[in-house]
Amino acid sequence: MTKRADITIDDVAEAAGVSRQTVSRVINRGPHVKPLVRDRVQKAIDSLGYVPNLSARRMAGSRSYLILAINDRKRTIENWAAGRGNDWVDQMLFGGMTECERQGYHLLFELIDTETEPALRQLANVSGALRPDGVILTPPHSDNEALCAWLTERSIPFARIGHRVGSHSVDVFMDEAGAAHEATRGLIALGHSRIAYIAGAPNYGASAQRISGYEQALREAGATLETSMVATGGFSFQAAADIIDGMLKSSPAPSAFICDNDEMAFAALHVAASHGFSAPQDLSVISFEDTPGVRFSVPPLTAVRQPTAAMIARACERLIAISRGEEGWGAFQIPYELIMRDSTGPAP
Amino acid sequence: MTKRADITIDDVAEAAGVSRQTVSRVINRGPHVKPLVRDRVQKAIDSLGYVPNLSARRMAGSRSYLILAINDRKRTIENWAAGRGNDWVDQMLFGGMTECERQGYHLLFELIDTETEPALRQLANVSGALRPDGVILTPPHSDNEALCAWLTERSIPFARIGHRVGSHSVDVFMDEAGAAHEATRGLIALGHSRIAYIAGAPNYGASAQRISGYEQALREAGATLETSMVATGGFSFQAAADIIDGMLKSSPAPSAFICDNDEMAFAALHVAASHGFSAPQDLSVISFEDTPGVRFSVPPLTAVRQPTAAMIARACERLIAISRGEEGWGAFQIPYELIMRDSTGPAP
DNA sequence: TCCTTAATTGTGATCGCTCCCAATTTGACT
DNA sequence: AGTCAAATTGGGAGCGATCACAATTAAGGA
Repeated sequence: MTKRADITIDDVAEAAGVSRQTVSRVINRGPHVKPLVRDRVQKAIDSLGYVPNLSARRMAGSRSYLILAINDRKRTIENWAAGRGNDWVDQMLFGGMTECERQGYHLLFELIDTETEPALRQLANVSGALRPDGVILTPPHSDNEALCAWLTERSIPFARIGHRVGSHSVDVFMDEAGAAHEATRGLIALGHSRIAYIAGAPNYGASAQRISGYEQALREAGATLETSMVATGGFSFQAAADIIDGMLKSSPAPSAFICDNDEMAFAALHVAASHGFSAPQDLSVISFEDTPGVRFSVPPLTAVRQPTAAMIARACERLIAISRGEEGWGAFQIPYELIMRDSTGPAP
Repeated sequence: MTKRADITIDDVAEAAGVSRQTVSRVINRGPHVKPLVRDRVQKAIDSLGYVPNLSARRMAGSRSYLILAINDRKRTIENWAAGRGNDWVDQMLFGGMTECERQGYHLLFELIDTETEPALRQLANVSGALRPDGVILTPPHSDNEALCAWLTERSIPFARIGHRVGSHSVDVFMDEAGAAHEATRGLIALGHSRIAYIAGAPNYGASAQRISGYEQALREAGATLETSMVATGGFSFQAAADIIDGMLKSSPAPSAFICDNDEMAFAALHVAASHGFSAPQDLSVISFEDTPGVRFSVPPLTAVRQPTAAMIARACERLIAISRGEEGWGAFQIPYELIMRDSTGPAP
């Protein structure tokens, strides 16, 4: 095993015949370096294969070149443990990593608890250890004012995904109400009049927005809002199945279901089949998640595709800009996509 | 915004009335600290909310408390872009993060190219910047000797997932041949005699092992091996569909398919349906992936569940042990699971 | 041509921690 | 009690970069 000393900035400086500081300027694209010198230094960097040590940069400077993405531990672990997977995490990684890499940053992913007290402690720990240049909060943490206050107090830039009220933060969200409105309107246009909405959890912020869009579309169509058509299925197959079963037994039964996630949409298809109904002939189903599996369900699900990757990418981009001292705060709406597949059709 | 100086080890030392070094010993669970002093220091740490700065630790010491997991860029990005997702990534994160967190480490996830030359450059960059205490190589990189040599040369401990030859590395794998053998034997027991194997890619190491297990099971049953029953479907729905279509048109057609991934297994179900066959009555299908979607296909797929999370967790655990100076090298076989669902049944 | 100002380069000091080694205390055993 | 070794503490150097500022060089104008 060859012993090889690591190459430092001083090695490069010596090789290029300049001072350490000049090399640093070249690395950081700083001004005040003659083009001739810059080239010479760059050549030395390349030939020596020099890579700046992030830890040292963080120690000396104010940046860590790290973005920290935070997810809810309970929900994430449950999904993993249940074999349900976390497509959301996968999407986050896609968007976040791609953007970070583009900018010479690195994305770190961590889980913290839902309850404020342990969450705060865990955030303090990971943020204290890593000193990220920015933190991305996803639901439900993006709505946690205590966490946001903690970050604000310490001047750590943060982004809130799925939140659109923020003052001194980066808010990145999609138009949940608009998507639900469009989905509902589409079903109405297909002749559906009894459209049920199966929400995830009562405290799930996006649900409220979606339901308002759903109700608005119904109102615009002159339909009456029936509370019996809106229920909460806990994001789970079984709970949703029970509810949907009840709805299909009522009369008149709904002819269309909008579900907050794929699993509940699958439940709708499944329960409908047990009643002898099949989509899209006898009923229509739209999901609000669009995980990879929906392409292979029977029939493939029509779904609102959440722009998770794009939202995280945007969040990273803004946070990195802020860490560079540029302007970055603001609210950013990312377009969603309603993907028509075969689970929706004309009302029977 | 309150200006708050960060709490350093010296603050703790002062508060506890000891030297910096003693605090360091307490943090690192070093020996040679009186229990009484240890308690006093620990109390100071807790009350001040002190968290050691990872960058500083890395600068001064030899550890970075970072484990780097590396994935193939091309395949990963393609999956993401195609909306196919990367359940594998999700699983890696699950296993890796859980274990790292348990040990006070952090997991970093990065993508590098397939070809050796750029891969080497990218590995040098990320490893130079982050100085991880260990690197996890996943297929196909786990079979790349150039990468392994590079890491060995620099004394960076690494783990190879799905590889079982390694000398100075941590090898973590599952019994691919055994799993294929068990799956095949199961089909034979159900009366199937014409069993096709749809492999992923020609250079996909696991395929070769699985096929050998598959062939062994056939041989043990006294069946003849037909080369026409083994084909490569490129992991893709369409390519696999074409191949399977051809097989089903031949006579006698296979009555069972073992596929290297879920997507190709879905293709089998789909194509079979177009021929008027449906599983499990007319044919059986087994997949070698088990992503979350298989639970909702019709019928739900019987599949070999890859212990991805467990493999990554084990790799992290071993690498962390090594970074602590303990013994860690070796080969570790992680048990797989053959999950019976409804896509397999008696031969027609 | 000389002087002022701007553009370029270089020089410690410093970030927070662990390393190595010396100083001190404690304990065990003559 | 006295000695020697072991256990416990502390002190200073240094990791590899950036920062603030000083020193140098080049450019522009009278």
